[in-house]
Amino acid sequence: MDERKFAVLKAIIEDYVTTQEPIGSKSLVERHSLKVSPATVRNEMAVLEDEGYIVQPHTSAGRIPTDKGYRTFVNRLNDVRALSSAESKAITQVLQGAVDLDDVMQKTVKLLAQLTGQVSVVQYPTLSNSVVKHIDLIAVTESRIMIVLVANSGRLEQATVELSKPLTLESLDSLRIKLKSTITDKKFSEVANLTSAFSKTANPSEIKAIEAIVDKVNFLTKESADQRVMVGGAGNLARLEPAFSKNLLPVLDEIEENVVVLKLLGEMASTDDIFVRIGHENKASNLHSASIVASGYTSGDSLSKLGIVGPTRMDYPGTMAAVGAVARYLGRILGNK
Amino acid sequence: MDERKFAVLKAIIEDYVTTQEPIGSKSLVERHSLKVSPATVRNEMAVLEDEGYIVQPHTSAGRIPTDKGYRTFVNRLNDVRALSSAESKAITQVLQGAVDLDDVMQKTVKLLAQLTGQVSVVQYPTLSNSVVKHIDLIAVTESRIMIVLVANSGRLEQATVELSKPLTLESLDSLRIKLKSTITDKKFSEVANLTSAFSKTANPSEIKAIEAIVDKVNFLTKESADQRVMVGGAGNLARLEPAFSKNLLPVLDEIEENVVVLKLLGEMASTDDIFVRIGHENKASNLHSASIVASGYTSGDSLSKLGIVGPTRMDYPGTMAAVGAVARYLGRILGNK
DNA sequence: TCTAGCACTTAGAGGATTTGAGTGCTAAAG
DNA sequence: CTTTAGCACTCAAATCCTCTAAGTGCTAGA
Repeated sequence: MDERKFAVLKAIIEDYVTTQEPIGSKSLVERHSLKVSPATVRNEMAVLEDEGYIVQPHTSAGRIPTDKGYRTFVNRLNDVRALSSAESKAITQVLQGAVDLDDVMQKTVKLLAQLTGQVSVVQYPTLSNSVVKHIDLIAVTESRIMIVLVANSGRLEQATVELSKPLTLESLDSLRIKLKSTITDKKFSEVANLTSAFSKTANPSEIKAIEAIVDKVNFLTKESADQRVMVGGAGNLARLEPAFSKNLLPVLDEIEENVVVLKLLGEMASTDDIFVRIGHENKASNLHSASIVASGYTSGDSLSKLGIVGPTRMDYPGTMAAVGAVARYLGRILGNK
Repeated sequence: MDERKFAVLKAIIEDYVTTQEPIGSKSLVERHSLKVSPATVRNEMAVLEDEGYIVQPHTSAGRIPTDKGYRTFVNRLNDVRALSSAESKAITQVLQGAVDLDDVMQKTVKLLAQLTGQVSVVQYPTLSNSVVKHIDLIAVTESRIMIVLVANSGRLEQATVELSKPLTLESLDSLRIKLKSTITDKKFSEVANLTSAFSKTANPSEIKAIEAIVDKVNFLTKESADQRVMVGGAGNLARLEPAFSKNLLPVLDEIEENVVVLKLLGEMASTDDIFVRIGHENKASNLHSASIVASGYTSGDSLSKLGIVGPTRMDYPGTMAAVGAVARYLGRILGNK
């Protein structure tokens, strides 16, 4: 695509994103300093339409960008816009103030929602490469054992087990010690193997209880246990066009189920580039009028994802910059400080 | 108010809630088996309007209920409707499946949102009366200490402390042991007092680090630390009338900040009755077109709150039943099983 | 290759008109 | 004294019509 055509496409997209109305040749020339006449622009637009970058909602209306139009626009944005210093200052300040992992996640998700004005999603740091830093068993009541497990990434997992028959404190102690020495500093993925023989050597009356506990520990360290995400800025939905929020509704329901999002994010970003899926590029048909901007972030040695969901008509440069910046800062806060 | 007037009011409310349109005398008589003519109903309506229970958006339109109308309606609902068996079965099933406290909360909030179709809010069990069941210090890295604190209610608090100068493992061990013996089985509210002298006896080079850790422990056990809530069903916002979601928007933003809600819930339910605030009964002017239905739930010996926020035009009987049932089941799951 | 000019299209704004649901009042019936 | 039938009146919203303005494509000249 030649330079001038792209300039026209770009101008159309920029105007459409702000005004949300079809853009005509005349107003385009006025607002942007294209140094040609409306007639020329019209010719270019006709070609762009033929090639599928823009469409007319009806004859006698201006043009609006198609998914393909947005896509080529985004592809040419190789240099991601830098955030304003006020913005990046805000990011650091907010994230610095967080006290624990949950807090960091919550602040991040909110930040992202505010910066972009969209619904934001942040995945908790994955723990597949995590190492057990600490494990403890706590008898909350006689028959109710709480398991606390800390990963080197700072992530903490907990679960409670309800025992049908209580364990003696001694047995619990010995199990704790055994667990501790066996799996501390081991990778999560190895835990299940290491603990498989545990119940064999036990006193028969306690086998069931021990098995229950070990099972839970294995569950906590299983890959699937890290499937947690946090969603924020759902209030932004109300700000968006009703048409869009209606489409997005089922998605949001599912988002709260944590399932869809993980798939979504999983498909995307495997490095820490910024990935964009526009409209029909999304497989889920609910999302055909939505775009996703996502990025990976690293904390320690694990790679997780974060991003936003919004209408295709969004400010891509700005959103991409925000997502990228937040991902970068988050990695810094979590991992390497 | 006499019996027939109330019947009319009730009919108006029920119809208005489902149709969302002003209700006229004729359609009222048709749909409900009031055994009088439209003209009679009209007379009753005129009186009800005089007394402020209903209003006409304009002459020649039907009537809609006022806050006062809803209020008297709700007041007369002394017997809260029972949930259908399918519903109560769903509640138990969903909540049974939860693995830890976070999970219970998440499931609860979602359940409430689905049952009522509104935005739901659940406060974590408060810990003011909680007792420290377990405390641990974990060195995630040399200078980064994670504090893990478990309450008898099953609630777990964590925080990390960044030390400017690392502690030796021995010092950390001794601090851990000291902390453990001092505050285990003590109430959260006493912790700050008990730990105040800790740094005095310490090796001068370590005072700072120890103070930082102790401070954090105190912070975790402070009253304000239990101010956590979980919000769900924000997607339902999109389902509601745009007018309403617009009004609610600022509230939702704040809800995500956890502040407003706590106040809101705090004002309400101090027992486990079901409380309803309708429209202008809410102090916050953002909420003048919203109603809140809330209830307390007990877990162990602490009382916390949960509820929903929606438009004044909502199905009060159904919503109240749902909120009540969820509160009851949640208490059962958390506390007494 | 660009641009000026022009005839053509059409969604949406604005205005007038109609419709219909709903009311209040009066007077008769129960 | 209460209820109801009848009727004139009101007014928001639906319908219809006209007109406008933004936009287009095409042609012919620069």
